[in-house]
Parts: sequence; C-alpha cells; structure tokens
Amino acid sequence: MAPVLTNKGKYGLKAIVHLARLEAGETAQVADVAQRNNIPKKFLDAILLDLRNAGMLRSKKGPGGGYALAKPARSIKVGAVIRALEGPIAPIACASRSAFRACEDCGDIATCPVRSVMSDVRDAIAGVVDNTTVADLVQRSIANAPVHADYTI
Amino acid sequence: MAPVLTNKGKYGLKAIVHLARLEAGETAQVADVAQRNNIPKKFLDAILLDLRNAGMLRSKKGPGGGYALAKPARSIKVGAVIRALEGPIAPIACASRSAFRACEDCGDIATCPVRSVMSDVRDAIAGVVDNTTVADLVQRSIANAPVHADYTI
DNA sequence: TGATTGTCTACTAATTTTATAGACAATAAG
DNA sequence: CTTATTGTCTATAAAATTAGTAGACAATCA
Repeated sequence: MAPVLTNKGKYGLKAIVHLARLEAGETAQVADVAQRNNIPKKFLDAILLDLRNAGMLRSKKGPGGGYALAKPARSIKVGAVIRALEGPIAPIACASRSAFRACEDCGDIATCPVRSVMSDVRDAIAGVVDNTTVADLVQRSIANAPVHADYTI
Repeated sequence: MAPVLTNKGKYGLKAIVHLARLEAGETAQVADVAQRNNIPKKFLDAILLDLRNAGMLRSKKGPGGGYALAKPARSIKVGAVIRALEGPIAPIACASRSAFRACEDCGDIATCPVRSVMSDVRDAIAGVVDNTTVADLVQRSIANAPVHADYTI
C-alpha cells in the first residue's frame, strides 16, 4: 500500500510527544525539537504551524520563545494530529466520513464492494487513532524504555 | 492521510469481484472487464497480470481466451489482493511484519511511540482485510443492490 | 495463415511528498 | 529604541510515486 503515514505525520507525532514530555509551563524551541528528533528544521516549522493552527499547540516568539501543548496531552487524540497533518484517514475518498467524494469510475456507490470493505478499514483505523491520546504515547515510550535509561551515557 | 488504496488496488478489487461473479468455467476478457468497470484497459492489463502472477487468476490467450479466478472466491482474501498490488499494508515500514524497515531518523525502535500506535493500526487494518474474502465482497454487492436490479433498463 | 487475446518492457505525464529559501513579525534584553 | 532571537508565512524546487500509454511479442483458435 501507499504510505498512510508520511514523514510529515510521523514528524508531527514525534514532535508533539516531545512537547508532551516537557514539564508544566516549559517550552521548547523548534531548533531543539528538530535536532533531538532528527527532523529537518524548516520542515518542522511548517508542521508545528499546522498543529498550532489546529489548536493543539501554543507558541511564543522572540528570545525565550518556543512551543508548548495548548491543552492536556490526554485530551489530544492521535487521530486529530494525523487528520491535521495528513487529511482524512479513510483509505479512499468514497469511504471517508469527513471528506466523502465518489469515485468517477463508480457506477453505484450503494453496491460498490470496494467502498464497503474500505469503510470497514476506515472504522478500524479510527478505532485505534481516536482511542489513543498523546498521553498514551508518552506513557508507552516510557514503559518500553529500559530501566534507568536516562542515566546511561 | 496519503491514499492507502490507490487506483491500482481499487481497479484490481473491482476486477476480481467481476471475475468472481462469472459462472463456473466462464472467462472474461480484459477489454470487457475494463469497459464494464470504467478502468483504462492498458492499466488493467498490468493489474490482472500481477494478480495472475500472485496465483489468484488464471488466463488463456487467443480467441475465446480471457481471465478467470484460479481458486474459489472464498479462499481469496482481500488482504492478499491488496498486498499483491500495493505492497505491505502497514502505514509505515517500521510497523510492517512482512517488510519491516527502521526509519533513518529513529533513535530507538523499542521506545518509538509512533511505531507503537502504527503497529496497532496495522493490526486493525489486517483484522479487516484478512478476514474478508472476495466471496464476501460479491455477497455484499448483491445484498446491497435493489431488488430486480438486473432487470431494470 | 491470420485474427484474436494475453504478456511484457519501456517510457511519459501527472501528482504528491519533501523539503528549502528568504522575507516578515513579535518579543525580550540592554 | 535598537538588536538579537525566535516563530510565521509564501513561494519555489527536487525527488518520489502513481497513473497511464505505446508497441513489440507470444500463444491460441478457426
């Protein structure tokens, strides 16, 4: 299959997890997030801007500025991040709820078997990404880490 | 998201459902399958060839030739069709079982939260496409069709 | 032998992804 | 109020992928 999650979405998820791991009130600069996660800085600029415009991040310009979450990590769904950066999650437009569009080659939507199974796929994907939050991702990355990982060289 | 199911996969599914609706022993020519499903003929050539090489279809050249299923529709999984035409179903290579590949920007696969949630998505997608057969698609397209559809003008 | 139908390679066009460049805007510090 | 810093935004370009086409070739049947 064609990639569902492009670099844009991957970088965005990594970045928002990075921000979710900051202490309360703390901010991080784009350059720092980019360097620590091996993300091209200019590309990350555009990504964080999208997430900010979607209401998930807040930002501050000037010296000491940077980015932070705009709301609690547990209230930010992975699906919202992906939709903000990549658009609808449906594998094909005719199976999308938010951006339905019929195929030009489709004779009858009601009887199209491709649409039927891809609707099921859409629901299955949504079932995962809309029931997983950024807070869950933070917890998993910690849970999977070796003990004392922070203290190794 | 980037499209998961490209035209290639969509056309392939439509074509194999078309073939599954033939009567036992019957074959269909590429030109006919293409015309009836609004698929570019030359493009469909390549698609059916892929499905044939994957062992799902059999073909016969020359006058009276054509394509037919190589095995019962209930034994052909939608997932197999998609994998044959589009490759692995995982949204990202690091979450693939059949074609795993680590991201270049990834520091540690074990703690990567993106990989974690995308593995769940992969499993969710596989849960649908590997539990749906071409026979199921045929049945749905019939079940959803209006009564006597075959007799309307 | 000739018409028909699938097989296969090579190629091109269109679209999407992945960035990069550079001007601009806001803010803090001196 | 000037300067350095950091985010904002538009425009553009390179690379990769998808979508489709062209045309020669191979097998089969009448």
